[in-house]
Amino acid sequence: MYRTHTCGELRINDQGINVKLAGWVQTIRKFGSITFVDLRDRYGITQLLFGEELNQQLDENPLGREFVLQASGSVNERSNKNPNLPTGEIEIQVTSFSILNKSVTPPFTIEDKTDGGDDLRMKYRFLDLRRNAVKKNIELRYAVNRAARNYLHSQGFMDIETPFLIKSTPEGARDFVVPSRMNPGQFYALPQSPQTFKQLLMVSGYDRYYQVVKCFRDEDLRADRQPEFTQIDCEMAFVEQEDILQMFEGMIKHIFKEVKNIEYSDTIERMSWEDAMWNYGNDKPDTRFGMKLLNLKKPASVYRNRKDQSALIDGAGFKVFDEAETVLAMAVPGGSDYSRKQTDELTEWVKRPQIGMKGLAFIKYNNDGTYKSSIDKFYSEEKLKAMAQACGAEPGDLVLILAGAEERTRKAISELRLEMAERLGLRKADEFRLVWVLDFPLFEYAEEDNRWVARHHPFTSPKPSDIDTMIKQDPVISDAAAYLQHPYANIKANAYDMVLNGNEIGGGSIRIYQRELQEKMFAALGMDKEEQLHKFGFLLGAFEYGAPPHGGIAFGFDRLCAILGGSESIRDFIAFPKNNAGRDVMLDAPATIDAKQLEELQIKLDVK
RNA sequence: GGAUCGGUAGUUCAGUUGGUUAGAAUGCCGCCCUGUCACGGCGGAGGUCGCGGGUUCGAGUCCCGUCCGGUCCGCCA
Repeated sequence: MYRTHTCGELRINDQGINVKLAGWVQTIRKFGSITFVDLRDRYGITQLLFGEELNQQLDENPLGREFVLQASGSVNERSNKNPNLPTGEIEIQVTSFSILNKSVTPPFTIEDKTDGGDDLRMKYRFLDLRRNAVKKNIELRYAVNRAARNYLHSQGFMDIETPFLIKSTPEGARDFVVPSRMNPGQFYALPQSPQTFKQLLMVSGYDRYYQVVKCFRDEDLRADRQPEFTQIDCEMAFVEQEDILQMFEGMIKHIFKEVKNIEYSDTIERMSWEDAMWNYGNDKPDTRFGMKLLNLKKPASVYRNRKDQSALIDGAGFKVFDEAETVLAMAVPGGSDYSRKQTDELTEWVKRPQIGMKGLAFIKYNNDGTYKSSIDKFYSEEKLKAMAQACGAEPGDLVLILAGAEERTRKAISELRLEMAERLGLRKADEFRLVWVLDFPLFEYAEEDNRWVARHHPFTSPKPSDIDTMIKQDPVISDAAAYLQHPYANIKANAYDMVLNGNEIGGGSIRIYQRELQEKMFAALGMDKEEQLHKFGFLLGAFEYGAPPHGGIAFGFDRLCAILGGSESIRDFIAFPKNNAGRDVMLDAPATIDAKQLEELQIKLDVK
């Protein structure tokens, strides 16, 4: 037997018993003729005390950091206790020990605050994972996994595995492909999601399915994006949107309770996509704080029916605003005392290429009730006041205004809103605000191809009231500029996203389950009959054999864990992540393969 | 595909307008220390300044290229 206890469990009550522990040497503190060793395992740290009688044995078998050590002895009360350790009241008076394995000196310290940089930690990830800070994240991930599974199991969902080697049907992201040796010249694709399989399972009658499953997308990475990532993938039959929203509202609340011990008692806020875009400039609004947007210009786009505040700026002769497609404003709490230097710095911030605005206008609503603005040449104090008030500004606030092309400006002010909130400390990692975003447009117009693309995916059902429009309308757009006038631009999807603190953590839809509508959808996306049958013949066929109404949702598991753990980067929550070039720096993968392997696959390389 | 920041001791970093022998902390090694837990004290070893080219009397420092890493834009139904 290697051990009788773990390094995290012995307490003062265990005083006097004989124990055997095994673990890694965290630190050695030699103190004349006695030696203290902190022994670490997954469960904690226990101090070992080597007395004078073991000195000779220690000289012959010197210890080092990260040696694997087994030690036997009795549990003693410490004379100097350490209140920072759960085991800090006791120590093991070692009577015998054995070095189970040696270690070379690790390249960085195995401590909460390591001296290692990211690159090095990834290269020696197996050491990094020993650190408490990383271990806590991996444990949190397991807790989220467990909570989700327990909830779904309690609701009658079945975990059913679906294949990883499937057919390439790139509709959105690029597929990872795998060559087939037995079928030379042919390739499998790795799934971007088990989408069609879970729909087929609904046709098969497994009316509540889930899977915690790896998905693969061959696109460029970010701090919150990996080429292989994990989804909590769910699908239900005989449901409408409301059933799904309630079921998964229940799941996320269960996860909060189990993992964070947070009772999220409010009903999750619901917001239309249009409201999200209009008020936050973004389809995944961070609702932990206000700073809603004010639209100062009559919108020409899909928001054209919204009530704007154009009267406040029209006809004032300020060219920048008069000629802009969109003018958007927001009130930053407590910003009226911003200095010239600070407003200049904000202006530079929005002019960076990533934001790409030409400038920034502002109105200071001072505490004494006066207004000071970069545009007061053009607007009376009355109008500035009206603008500030329409933004909901209080005395002491700073109103920021951006003007320019619709899409870019909306995106820019949305980024600026998050940036200001960050600076004001309003994006607290321990505060959680959920929101359902509903009623997405079904289609988006892709200018480069002059065609419609599915905003969610091509299996998403339109709102029942829009089905007729969709079936009857010809999807062809004559003139690229006129797409907004096309009826498809107004069709809403039966789709929903769950947003947590400004991050999309889950998304799904009620699916199409009739062949005719699905064919129309494919056609709308520019797929002819032949291509439809080649790519999705199996699904269209299945719809003819009694497909039930169904819908589902998939949660981004890695991202959910990161947010619950209070981190921006999902890499900390994945045991063996890849870097931003898609490389595994520990394995040094991807790598070339043998000539023999290529020959078997009948593949000739033509690498530029 | 693009932008941007970084690469100097095992590690994390500093290194001034280009100028003598490239520093600190930590880690590592040795000696001392019976109550430490960020132990302490003394001493020591440790560098192709990512790589290649260029400018210069002289390059860690300036220029060009390249590789590696971080972040972002495009992309991610």
